[in-house]
Amino acid sequence: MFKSKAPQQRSADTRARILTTALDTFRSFGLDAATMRQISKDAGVALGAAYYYFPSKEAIVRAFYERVQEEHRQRVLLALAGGKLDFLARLRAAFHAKLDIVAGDQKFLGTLFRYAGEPGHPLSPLGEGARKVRHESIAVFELAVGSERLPSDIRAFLPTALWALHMAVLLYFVHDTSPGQRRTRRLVDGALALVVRLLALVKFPVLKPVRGSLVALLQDAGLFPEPLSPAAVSAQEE
Amino acid sequence: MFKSKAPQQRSADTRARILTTALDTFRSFGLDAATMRQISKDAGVALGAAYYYFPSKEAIVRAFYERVQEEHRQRVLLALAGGKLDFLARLRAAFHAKLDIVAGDQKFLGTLFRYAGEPGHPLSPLGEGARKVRHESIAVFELAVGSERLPSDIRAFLPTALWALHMAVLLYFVHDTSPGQRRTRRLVDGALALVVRLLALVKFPVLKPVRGSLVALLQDAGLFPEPLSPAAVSAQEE
DNA sequence: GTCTATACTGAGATAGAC
DNA sequence: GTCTATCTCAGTATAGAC
Repeated sequence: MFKSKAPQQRSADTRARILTTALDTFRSFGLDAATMRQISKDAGVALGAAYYYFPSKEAIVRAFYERVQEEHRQRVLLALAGGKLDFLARLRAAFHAKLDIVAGDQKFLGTLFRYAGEPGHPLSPLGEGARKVRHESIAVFELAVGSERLPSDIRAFLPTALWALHMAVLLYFVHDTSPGQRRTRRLVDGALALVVRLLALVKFPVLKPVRGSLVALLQDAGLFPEPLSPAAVSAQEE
Repeated sequence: MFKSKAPQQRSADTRARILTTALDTFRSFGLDAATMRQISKDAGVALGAAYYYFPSKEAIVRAFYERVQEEHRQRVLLALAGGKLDFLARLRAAFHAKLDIVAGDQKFLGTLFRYAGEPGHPLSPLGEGARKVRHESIAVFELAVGSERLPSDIRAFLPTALWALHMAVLLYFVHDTSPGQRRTRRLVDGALALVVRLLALVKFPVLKPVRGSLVALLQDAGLFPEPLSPAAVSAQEE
């Protein structure tokens, strides 16, 4: 005789239910208003159960990050699959895919930036804790750049630069009160068109010295390309 | 007969003591670790007294913003006083003055960004609540630009753009672990030199169309120049 | 292993006595 | 103006039922 459901299945269900409920509540009310008590109540479990599956609220947020990141990768891969898109179209696909994913999460997304200024915090998108997911995100933009013909110095830091731009876009998105966040969409289209034009211009000899200075500046700052390990940065520090 | 000190004086003293203690504690431990209990204890008053002078912890932070802003204005005015500095030197003065002021406040400053993604929050540097102090800050960069000869479209949004750059620099500063945050200083020097070179380049006809696109993009986004009233933005929204 | 019930700690904030 | 006592409510810890 077997039980109607295996124990692990029931457990996984509970976990999933808590996560889904939590994300819904985050989306509706923001991170602070969504208390663990409210989440567990809505999920139909006791407070302790929520903490059994997620050691902290922060762990749920991390699960959200990872879910978004994986979704983004999938969508971009799908969009690029035909191989028929030009450079601009590929970049647009990457940016708009991200916006599609987070479309309903304006309020919640705002809290993504909450920890941006706290390097040590595990949820800081710029900190150590998020290095892995950040690299995965940068890798998606690298996919979008693809085999586009570009000067090697530009190619080296472009994916990270695009990731940074996309972060800025998300910040704008969070503040965008236009219906359906249409302004953010327009901003993306305008900005990416400009990026592509600038990348074309940057090949001309007139701009060579400026380009060199820019690349040197970013490298000196340790910003681009994002180092794979923290040691790479520390080593540069005087 | 008079008391040795007028009551208002004593009150002002207490207020100042609480504020100073609070800022010290914020600086040393960050915003969260600095509890109102700890602050009032260190200031030698009861918890209730702290709340008598500052309706909330947030009010103390706002007082910090205002203090930094006023200090920045003073220092930049002083630096520009002779009228002998060239464009680059003036920009450098403005940026470095800010860094001098916040030199010891890395940890605390990080929390400035905490509310950046929450438009409605009174402490969000990008939100309504900070509009006044933000404009004052932009005005300081306008002082630094001074009467430099620039195309009118560039002139219109340059102060806001410099303010945005300075915010980015502060974000970098918060993450900068190099001794004395020397890397941030180098970044500022490099970035401003580049800005000045680009502003010189931008006059050439080759770049005219790109410049036009950029300005149009920023204006469409409602970002530059920063509107004096929120109505100006809403009106643009479709 | 999964989950409930309940209690604990410490935060910001407030009320009212003095 | 200032203090003490208290409130509310967050995350957290844990004992033990199943």
